Amino acid sequence: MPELPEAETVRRGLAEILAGTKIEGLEVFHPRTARYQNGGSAQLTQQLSGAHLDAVVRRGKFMWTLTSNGQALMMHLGMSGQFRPLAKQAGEAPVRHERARLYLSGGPAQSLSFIDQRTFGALYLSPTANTEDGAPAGCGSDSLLLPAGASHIARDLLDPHLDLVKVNQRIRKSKSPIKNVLLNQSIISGFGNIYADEALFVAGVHGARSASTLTRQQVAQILQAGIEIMERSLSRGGTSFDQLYVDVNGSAGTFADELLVYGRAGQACRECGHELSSISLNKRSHVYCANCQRPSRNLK
DNA sequence: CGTTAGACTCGGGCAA
DNA sequence: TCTGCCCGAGTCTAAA
Repeated sequence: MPELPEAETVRRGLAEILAGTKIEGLEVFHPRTARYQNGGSAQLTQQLSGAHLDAVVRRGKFMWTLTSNGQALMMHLGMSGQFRPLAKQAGEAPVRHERARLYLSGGPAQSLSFIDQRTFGALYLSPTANTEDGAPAGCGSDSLLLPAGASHIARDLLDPHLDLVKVNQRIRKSKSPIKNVLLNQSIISGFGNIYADEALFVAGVHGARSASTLTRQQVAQILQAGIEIMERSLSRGGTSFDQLYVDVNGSAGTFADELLVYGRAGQACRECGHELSSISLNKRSHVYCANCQRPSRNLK
């Protein structure tokens, strides 16, 4: 599922395909893909046609490119979104699950298909404003222009302008389970269910523990683990469990075989051999080792 | 304001 | 073999 490493892998591929190109046309095959767009598919098509595209930028799981009409084209993968340059001609029937298609000039690809089985992904235009901290809005460009559609998204763990000290404090102000806080994209962005579970395991912290009961050092360990795991995953193209996540070339990431807890409930802990447990937190599964991650106190 | 539950979607997996 | 229910992902919206 696309979390930060997967989104960054896609961003790098998209940057080569989109940066510096002109959108000659656009087709939207499924209205849900444009559900966040004012005026829906028709307005998205009308406003994007003829637009020139800048670099592809990412903050957390949110991606966008600045357009020559002064807005940002938001591109979110949701849980199953894929961008593929399939060299389609205008009017050609959509492939299975193809929700939208851009026609491009001035770049290496003549078309770019957005394929999204579950339709949690989205394409829409958003106005922009300079970042409040005066630093670049995200990874991929030096521009300060941050889309309104991503203004509620915190900087992510691979962002050099992230203030780790402030994030640490913010996390410890919450009484919610630490796992839920890690998934809150307005506090720290980029985590999804996979990397949150992995980081908590490495730090030896049970996900149900109230964030406010953790020490500064424990939270720092969780964040540091998140950085290292996401960097390692990124170097392997991310995590693919099924064909729902692939890069722009259709290739799967290979990090799944390095996962320590996610998807391994009932199997042996790779650290101590104890059988891994699973509980539900906020309707999301949390896999952990009851021996390495103590619910009340961290003894590791 | 912080927090939580519900809604959305659909194919794989499993139960009946 | 066929039917049908449940699960799970990320994010937005509504609500207490």
